[in-house]
This record gives sequence, structure tokens and C-alpha cells, in this order.
Amino acid sequence: MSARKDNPRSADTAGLDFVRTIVAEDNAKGTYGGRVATRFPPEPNGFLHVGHATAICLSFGIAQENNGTTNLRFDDTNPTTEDTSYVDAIQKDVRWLGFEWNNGVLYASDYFDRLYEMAVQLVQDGNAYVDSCSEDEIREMRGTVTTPGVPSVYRDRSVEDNLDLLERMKAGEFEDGAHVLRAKIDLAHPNMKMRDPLLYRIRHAHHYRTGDDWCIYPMYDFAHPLSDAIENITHSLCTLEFENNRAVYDWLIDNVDVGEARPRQYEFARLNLDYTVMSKRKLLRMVEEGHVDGWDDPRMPTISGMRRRGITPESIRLFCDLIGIAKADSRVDIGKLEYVIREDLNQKAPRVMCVLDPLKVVITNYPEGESEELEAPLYPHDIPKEGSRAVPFGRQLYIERSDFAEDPPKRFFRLAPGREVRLRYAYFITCDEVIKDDAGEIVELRCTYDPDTRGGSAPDGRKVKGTIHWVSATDSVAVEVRLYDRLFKVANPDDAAATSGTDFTGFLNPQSRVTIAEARLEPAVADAEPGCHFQFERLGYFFTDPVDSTAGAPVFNRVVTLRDTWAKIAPAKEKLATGQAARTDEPSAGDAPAEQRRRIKRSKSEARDGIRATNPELAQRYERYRDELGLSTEEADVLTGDMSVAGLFEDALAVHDDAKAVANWAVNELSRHFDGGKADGLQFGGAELGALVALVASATISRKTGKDVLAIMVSEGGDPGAIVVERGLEQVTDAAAIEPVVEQVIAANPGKAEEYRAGRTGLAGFFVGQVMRQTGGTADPELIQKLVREKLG
RNA sequence: UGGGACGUCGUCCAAUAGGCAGGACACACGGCUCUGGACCGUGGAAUCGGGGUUCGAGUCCCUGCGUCCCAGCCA
Repeated sequence: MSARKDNPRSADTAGLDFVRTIVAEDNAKGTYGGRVATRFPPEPNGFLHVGHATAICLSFGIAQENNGTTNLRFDDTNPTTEDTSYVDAIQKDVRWLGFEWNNGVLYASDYFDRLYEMAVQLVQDGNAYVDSCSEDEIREMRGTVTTPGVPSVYRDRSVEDNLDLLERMKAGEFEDGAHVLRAKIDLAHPNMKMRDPLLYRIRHAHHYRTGDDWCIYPMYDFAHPLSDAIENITHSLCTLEFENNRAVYDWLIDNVDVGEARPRQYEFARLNLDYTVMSKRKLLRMVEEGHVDGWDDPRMPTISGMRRRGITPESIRLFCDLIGIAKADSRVDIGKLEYVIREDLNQKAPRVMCVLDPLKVVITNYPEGESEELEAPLYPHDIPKEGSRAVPFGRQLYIERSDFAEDPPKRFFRLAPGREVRLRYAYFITCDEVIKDDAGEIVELRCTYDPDTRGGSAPDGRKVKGTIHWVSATDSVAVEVRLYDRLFKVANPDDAAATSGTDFTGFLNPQSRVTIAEARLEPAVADAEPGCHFQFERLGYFFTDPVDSTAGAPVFNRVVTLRDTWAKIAPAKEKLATGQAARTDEPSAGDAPAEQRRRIKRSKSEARDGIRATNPELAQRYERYRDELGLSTEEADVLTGDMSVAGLFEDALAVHDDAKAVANWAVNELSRHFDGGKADGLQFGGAELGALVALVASATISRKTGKDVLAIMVSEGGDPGAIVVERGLEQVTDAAAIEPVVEQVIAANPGKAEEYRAGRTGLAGFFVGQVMRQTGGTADPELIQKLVREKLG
């Protein structure tokens, strides 16, 4: 009925991201016969980071959802930076994230022979040539973004010469840089990537896999699309900065014999995360300059760093789902990462108690030399897991220094002189006396406990506002705890560096790691294995460091703090105690002398102005349309940018002599379908457009139907009158026919009707839309609106 | 600047080919609680600006502004 059915978007794509939408449409259309083959193509010259995780989740995820395949292909075309250790690390990271690739591990370097043959073919077809200019000359002659490049004197070498030279390049007859192989495309192309891109360069270097077999290596622009084709990839997903490279990608697929393969490249926005940096180059510097301990430093946004910190693969995948995928540059709030980590670990991590900054407490009414064991559950009531451990209690305890205040601020529920609090899973205690040293520093609290509150509740029903964690002074063990915090003290280190003209390393957070040498841990988990998660109650989630923990001496990494609503209320000062840096405000970028650069980019209108300046016929029509036909300057402008458009317009006028109406349709509805500003690619002519406008003008069809009919004309051609008759699209203007539909829609949506009557008149659009839908767009919307108002008014 | 892309709550992502601007995080308030956790409830909060087309525009047309990418023999 409507054009919808003929629409390529026949798949249900609601809510899908744009890549999944494309894949669903391809499946619906049968572009690849329902096959989905993606690939993840890291270069083995560094470690994977969270940004890669989003790419991995996307490419592997889409394949999984569509019963497709994903290849892991190392893009190892640059022998000077790549190394086998990275190959191993990357595989480990991908697997750890929970993905398994198809077809074994693949390498671009495995295709070197075939790629070379393809290069030979390009040369034979006259599509590539050997350029013997120096690197500087090539750069010089490439031009700039505003000026075209110029061909090198070698551009027109004969096929024979090129073949000979290429062969000798391969044979190792030349020094590095003596020659390069370039695609022969267009030195004046507005897209810099298309100015005869380099295909091969000479590099007498040892490749970690092919050894010294080759001394010429393919460039990314050449190797990537053709590797995709060799593997018969369908959807090749990469980040936005490769948008310009897509032209080269498509050019190669078109100009090299790749059989049936028709891989297509799609680009999505790369991830930026607050308080960290994400470029491999910068991460490498962090490692090499010793700002962190290595690629797997728990502060690094690398997969290995996150793994060592204790972030689970489930959280990372959840994170990727949470932030989604789109084409807009974005910067994700670090809070989202913290959220997914808590979400996951809340369910998994057993609870134990650890005191990071111990303050001694003596229970004066507890018998000297005695102790007892209390049973404490490992999980809270709302986590469906069983288990408990024994916690020793005695006369001497430690509590968190920040859980005591001599002079408590408002809403401080913890311990203070004369106040009673609950020791988690144990007894109520009351603080009687504060002991200080000569310097006035609090060194000990003397408290009394209420023996009747064993287990944490009072038989007399009295309540305490605060519960604090604690450990036995005599039975707890000293452990090393590392408190990790954001790596940088500003949200956007790159931006801060740029606006201040300094290096990004100047914004490192000196508190990103605070090591506590002797925290006090309850004995039950004193010999925790490496690689285990715990929640230290009231503090956060911790993970036994898999590298530095030794048997019987675990080292704990703080993965993330607990959400802390008290921290928001409390004065920001004492946060150092928990290593949580106060959120530093960013240096305002507004002070920078913002360069007011005038933009002289030509608008479409200006382009058409230029065309009319050299085409008197169009210029004359512009005047005539505006002055004699009474069109607005905007309409006259759009219609006179090309003869095919002006011709179409006038042909339409010959059928339906209402310039204003025809212009309206041509400009607002049809112009978007003009190909390159020309109307001659259309499957119909001006006469059909005129006929369509006439149908609408005579109220034979509604304007909405008119648009549907136009859509059909655009996709299949045809005569509007015939389309209307064929599909029964005549407009219904009879109130008696529409009224029952209106009533039915109102009856079907009593709640909405109520809201409308209550004043939410914006719902009129909803009711009109519903009726339009029910009538297949044939009802007169103005009439519907009138009826809706009457019925609900 | 030539070309390519992108602008929706503070943040990230939606809105079925024009028809109720929605979700999550964050935030605020309240409830519950032996973790100031978790959980539950409530609330504020956005279509970059200006014109136009339409009964109706985030979505279509014109225009202005802003941001990102490209001038490696890196990927």
C-alpha cells in the first residue's frame, strides 16, 4: 500500500545501532546471501585497550548475532614496529574478553605473495606505476588540502618499465626509499588519500614472521582491502579516521580481480574515556618513560591492565553494550565504567573486612586475654549466595581512622565520644575516652561493649545509626593494599595539553596509586589465592594481584570504590585517607584566544550561483522564475542549478500550471533525490511530476499519499495516476467515512484520550497519526484533526 | 582553508522512512537496610541557531555556526 513495502529497509531495525541496521538490511536484501563475515585486524605493535574492546565487541558481536564468522587477522605490514610478543598478548586479550575467532589466526603477511600478484596486475592494467622520486619530492608534489598535486615525471612510465622496476624492487636491487609503487588515480583529487596512494615501499628489514623473504612491504591502504577480499569479508568495521581511506578501499576492490568478494567498509566513532588517554603512541610513552610499571599496570586502560586490576571481562562487555556505537565523536564518563564493574562484582565478590588506616580500640570491659569467634556471612541478604566465615573478636581491635570523629560534623553517623555504633557482625560499642600522644594525635580509643548485642542487635530494641567495619588487633594480618585511582587529574588530558601548550604527561594524577604497606585484614582470607575478588565492606572491590601476590601474602588491588554518598556530603578534605582524589575542575578552555577563523566554504547555493554565472540560460531562468512565476529566491535558486532540473520543472508546469505548487514539490520533496544536483538520473520526467502535483491539488490524493507515490516513482518509475488507481490510494474526504476510524482509535487508547482532555494536546499528533496509519494515509489529515478535536474537546 | 564526517538531557545511546522526544549512567529528594553498598520510589534535565515546506518537523528543503578526520614510504 504505502511505499514502505518497497523500501529496502524491510528488516526490523528499531533500536539497532547503525552498523547492525546495515547488516540487517543486507540480510533482508540478500546482499551476501545472508552471510556475515567480519574481521578484527590489530597491528601487532602494542597492547589492546578498551577502545579496541568496543571494536572487538562490535565485530565479534555482530557475527555472533547473525551466525556469521569473525577472523582475527594481524595487520603486520610494517616490519619495523611489529613483534611476536604483541601477537601473543593480543590473542590472550581477545580470548579473555570472551571471544573466539574462526579460521585460525590469520596474518596479512601470509598474503604477501598474492598481494604482490595483485600489484603486478595493477601495473599490467596501467593502474599503478613505480615512482622514483624521493620521499620529500613525493610529499611536495602531493599538493596540500587546498592545492592540487602534480604528477611526477615517472608517472607515465611504460608498463614494461614498471614491471621490470617492480620486479627488481622485490629482488632487492635498490636501497630503501629509491622507489615506491603507487596507484595511478588522480593527483588533483580533492580527497588527499586518492592522490596516487603508495602501495609498496622498500624496507630492507627483518619481518618477525617472513624473516628476510621480502624487502618490499605493502602499505595499509593496499593490504587491508585486499586482505578483506581474500578472506571474503562482508562488513569491514573500522574507526572514523579511516573514512577518507574508504575511497581507496573501494577503488582497489573495483580495480583488482578479487572474484566475487565485495567487502564494504563502515566506520564508527572510536572510544574516548575520561581521565585517561587512548592512543597506542601515548600508552607506549607511558610505559617507556616509566609513568606506569608496564602495559599491564592496573592504571592503564589496556585490556591487560584492566585484567590485572581486577575488572572482569563481563564488565567490559557490559560497558560496551552500555555506551553503544555511533558515528558522533564522544567522550564517555568514567562513571559508566565504574558502574558496570560494581554491577558485576556486587553479585560475585564475597564480603570481608579490612582496615586500611587502623586506629586502635580497646574494649575496656572485655576480659583480658580472652577472645571469641563470630560467624559472619560472606554475602549480604540480597545476594543469593551462601557461605560464611569465622571472625575473631577480642579486647583489642582496629577500626578505620576515618570512622571516628572527635568533633563529628552534622549527619556523621559513625563513632564519636559518647556515641554508640555497631561493629559489623559483632557488638555495639560506645566510645568513652580518646587517648592522644604528645603531638595531639589520636592513638587509641577506649570503649565499652554491650555483651547483650552479640551478633549485632540489641534485645531492648534500641537502634544505632552507624555500622562500621573492624578487625581484631591480635588476629588480623598485615597486607599490602594498592589503591588505584584515575590516571590523570583532568578529564581530557589531550585537550588540556593542547590548550596549555604542554605535554599530556603533565596532567598525570600523582595519587593514581597509593600503596598501603600494612593494612589489617581479617584472618579468614589471609591466604587468598592470586586472582580473587573480594569486597572489603564499606570500602570497595579488591582483587588479589595476579603478579605480585605470593603464597600466603596476597597483595590487593582496589578495583573500584563503593558508591559513596557520604563522600558527597562530607567535606572534601579527608578523602585522601581513601586515596580518592577530589574531582579537579578542568582548566577552562574558554580563556584561550579562540581563533575567529572565517569560513568561506561554498554553500550549495553559492555553487549554483557560480554555475549560473557561466550559464546565461540558467541565469535568465532564475530571473524569470522569481520575477514572473513568483517563486521565492530560494526556490528559483534550487531549480536553476542545472539544466536537467530546470527542464524537469518546466515540463511539469506544462502539465500542471501552478508554479508555486510544482516548485514546492520539486524543492522540498524531490530535490533530495537529485544525483549530483542533476535530475536526469530519475526514472520519470517532468510530466509525471506535474501529474502528481495535479493529483494533490485536485484533492484526489492527500499530500501524504503524494509523498508515498513520489517515493514509488523514484524507486520504480511509473505514472502517478496509474499508481494511485492500482493501489487504491484516493483520498478520503468524507467525514462520515473517517469518523468511525477516529472513534475507534480514541476507544482503543482511553488513557491517551484522558491525557489529551487533561491538557496534553500534543497528543493530537498521535491520534492523527494513528488514523492516518489505519487509513493507509488516504484520509484527509485536516479533517481528521478537526474530528479529533471535536471528539476529545 | 579543498574534501570527508558529525551536532538530541551533564554523559552515552534511542526515536519503526514526518505522528506521544525515550532509556541508561550521573544528579537531587524520599523509602528500606547490620555495608552511608545493594534494592525500591519520585523528580529535574535535551533536538546547535535562523528561515521554509507540512494539519504536524529531531527527521524533509535553504542557510548560518560549531566539532572531528585527511597533506607518513604508520595503521
